[in-house]
Amino acid sequence: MPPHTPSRRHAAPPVDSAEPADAPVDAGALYTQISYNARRAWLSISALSTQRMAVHKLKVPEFSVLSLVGRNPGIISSQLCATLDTLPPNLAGRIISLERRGLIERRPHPQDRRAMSLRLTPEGTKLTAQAEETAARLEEDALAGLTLSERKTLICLLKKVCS
Amino acid sequence: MPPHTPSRRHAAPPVDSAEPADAPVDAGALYTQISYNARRAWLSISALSTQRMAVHKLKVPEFSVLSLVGRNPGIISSQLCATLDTLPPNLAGRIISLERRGLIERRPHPQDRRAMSLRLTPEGTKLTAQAEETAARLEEDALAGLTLSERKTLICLLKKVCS
DNA sequence: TATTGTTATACTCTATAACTATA
DNA sequence: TATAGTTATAGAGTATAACAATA
Repeated sequence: MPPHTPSRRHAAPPVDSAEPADAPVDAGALYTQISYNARRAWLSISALSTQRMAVHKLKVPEFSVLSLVGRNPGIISSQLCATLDTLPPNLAGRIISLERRGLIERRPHPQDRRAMSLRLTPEGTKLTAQAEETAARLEEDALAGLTLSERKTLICLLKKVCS
Repeated sequence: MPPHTPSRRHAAPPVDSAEPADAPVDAGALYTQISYNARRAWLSISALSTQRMAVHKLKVPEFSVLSLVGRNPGIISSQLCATLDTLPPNLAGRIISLERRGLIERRPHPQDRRAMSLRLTPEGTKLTAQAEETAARLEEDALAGLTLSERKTLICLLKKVCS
């Protein structure tokens, strides 16, 4: 393991006294770890997303479903699951809930009678359009500290991590 | 909202038929959104972290606590909470669990009798050292698709998102 | 036999309220 | 009055198993 933090444990000798409450915490290797930083970044973005989507009475995963169904009329659950990294049992409830609210519609799939094809209702289309504008503003605000070039780089690198 | 996806809804006319099951899903703006990509990246890393830390019978948040306590002997819970973005009630159980396993030790804080100062036991020190090696290998594997330069850039940009 | 979708269920993580002891 | 820590509890999010209907 050549790069980062070269095992500098006990750089200062371990004094047997408590930390002063105002001393900065040495997060050590944690600060340079993708796991730690990805979690904190996601928490930060997630909190903002949740807050903004609540204006439309939508949870973040619900918005994701609406956005995907809107762009892919006739899409089926298994495709949503793959795209959203969600398990079928956890998606089922969301779809039913969105259907009950009159935002999406389920029809039998013409080629595969096991599946249900999904599409937005007129009301769902309207709400999704509004929520997508919210999402665009959210994006702008969440990444306010980054230049346009940095934003593109970040998205690109995050995609590489997933693959 | 000047940059990304300039409202290209219905670029193709909405055909009233179901999606063929093998057609690629158009994730639209989702694919360029930090929220979507940060979640997927974090899920990917999180799954790997959980798997690797299980070898030491540790959960990821438990490793974070051990690592911080190891580098900051005498640290108190509120400092851990701030560093780890965790609420006090959710940290309490973890600390008690780690104490029961004989990995950390709680002593009354010399200057503040409300607080408990934390430190690793000899056994905790040994396990933490092993887990930190695991974490370093994990880092290497999770970011295998990125160059060293890209890794540094990614961490740097993630930090900017949080602030 | 494999896949789609559903129900039931459990486990983890996260969030809020209420309490104590101390600063 | 504010803070450190704890308990209890509620709510999301995520996970597995089992099942029916269809491919």
